[in-house]
Amino acid sequence: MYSSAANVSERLQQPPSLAISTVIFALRPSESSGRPTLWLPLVRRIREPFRGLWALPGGPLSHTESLLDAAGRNLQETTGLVPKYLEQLYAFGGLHRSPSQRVVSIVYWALVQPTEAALAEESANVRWFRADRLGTLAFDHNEIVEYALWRLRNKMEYGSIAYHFLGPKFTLAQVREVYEAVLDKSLDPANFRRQLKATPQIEATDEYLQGGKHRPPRLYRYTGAAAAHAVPGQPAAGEPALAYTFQQ
Amino acid sequence: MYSSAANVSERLQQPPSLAISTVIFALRPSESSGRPTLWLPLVRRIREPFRGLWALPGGPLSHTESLLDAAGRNLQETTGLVPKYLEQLYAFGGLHRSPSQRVVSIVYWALVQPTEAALAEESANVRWFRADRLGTLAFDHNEIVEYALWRLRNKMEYGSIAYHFLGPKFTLAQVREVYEAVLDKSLDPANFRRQLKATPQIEATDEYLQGGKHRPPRLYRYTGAAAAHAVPGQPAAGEPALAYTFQQ
DNA sequence: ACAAAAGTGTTTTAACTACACCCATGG
DNA sequence: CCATGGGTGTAGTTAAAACACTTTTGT
Repeated sequence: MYSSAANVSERLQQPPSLAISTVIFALRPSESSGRPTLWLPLVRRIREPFRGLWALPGGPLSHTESLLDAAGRNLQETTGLVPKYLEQLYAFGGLHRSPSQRVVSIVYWALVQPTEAALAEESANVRWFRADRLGTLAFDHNEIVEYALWRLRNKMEYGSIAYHFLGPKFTLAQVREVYEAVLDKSLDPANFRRQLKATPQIEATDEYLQGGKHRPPRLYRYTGAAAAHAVPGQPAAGEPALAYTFQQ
Repeated sequence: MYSSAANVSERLQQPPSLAISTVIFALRPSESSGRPTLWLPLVRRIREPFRGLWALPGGPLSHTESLLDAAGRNLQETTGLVPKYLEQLYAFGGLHRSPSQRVVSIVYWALVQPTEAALAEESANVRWFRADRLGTLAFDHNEIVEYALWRLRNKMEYGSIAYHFLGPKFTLAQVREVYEAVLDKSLDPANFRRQLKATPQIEATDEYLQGGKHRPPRLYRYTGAAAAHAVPGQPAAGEPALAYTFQQ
């Protein structure tokens, strides 16, 4: 049934191969200003095509795991990170994304906390880059990151997404810094704090952040859209549970 | 190299197969009230699994076409429709979507005009259904339609999507009817018309719709987010060109 | 002339912006 | 006591909701 010749034509007729990739965002202090900025980890390709170039972490889809599980596992394997937020971004299936074979990539995007991001092992083949200074990446990964950035900013503008960058307790100024870093514009502290205090999911604790140079700010807690590990999160504003959130 | 035994295990180890499906929305007059309501075409399955049940139109992904092209072609083949708007919805890749084999479906959603929708051939195996009265569909297609409805309503609320349901010229009341049908609530005609007149993409023509029972309303034209056939559309509000629009 | 939809005006309400100001803490 | 970020107050602007009203057509 499988002659050698049939084998070759079979390979040409093969359906596109399926891959999973992830765009991982974290806030890290800028080297220059020290203010938080957007970073993401990339892996260096050790094989053709695009050997030596940096690329999004990813890999093939095992036939025993869902798309989300595959993205989470892959991310864990390549960077050691466990994301607090993980959602499907888009399926990229252009004909010439990879020079050798046809590849359809289902791309996820993730948010991780800076404490986790600090733990992420950096090596010769895994390195963090500022999202606005990536250089040329392998495949169509520059466009993918651009789209992920657009989605992130979009969700940020009317959403409850910012808290996934932060730990369980945070000051309102920290939330503002997240917004300022992602949207790349400064916001009025007074008005911003009023907006946050008007959202019921943000609740004040009786703790204050000590150790700063000035008046210690109050710590707050986010009580929405968080669920146990690997359990569908509470959808925000009627959104179906296709995005998943993880406790801490 | 391919013994019969290896062949069997090979099939079990096979990567998930890839399929394309499309949720097609159109407005058609309700049988009872005559007001426009949301409808979508389904195809009856003639094979197992789920033989006899209704399902979203779809099919395999040819290796010579992009995901968008595959969705457009498939839609054309099964319903004869050429959509005015076609955008990727989501990639569904749960483990048990299909009882026999693992299938990853990349689902698109489309909007078509009622004139086109009327042309769509109905047959024993293709029929239009009201979006809110579908019954039980094959696979996870009920959930997919639910998600598509959510996305449609979401995009409608802050978007320039409604016009893709309509022809090149329309009255402001017709736009309002689109909103009312999709969002399933009535809107104040006065305020709605003011909002539309404030959007620069909607431009008045000097024509009026004749033949009505009352004062003839002015016809308007939509001048945004339309491009030549098979050419990336003008992104709305900074959105990347991952959705495609087609002239008329 | 009358019904009904097209189209306009006006008042009220809510939300956001800008910015002045007070508070608490480390140095 | 002063610099600085934390935190509050308040007037001005803008957008939307509610609804009364006028206009224009077919019958």
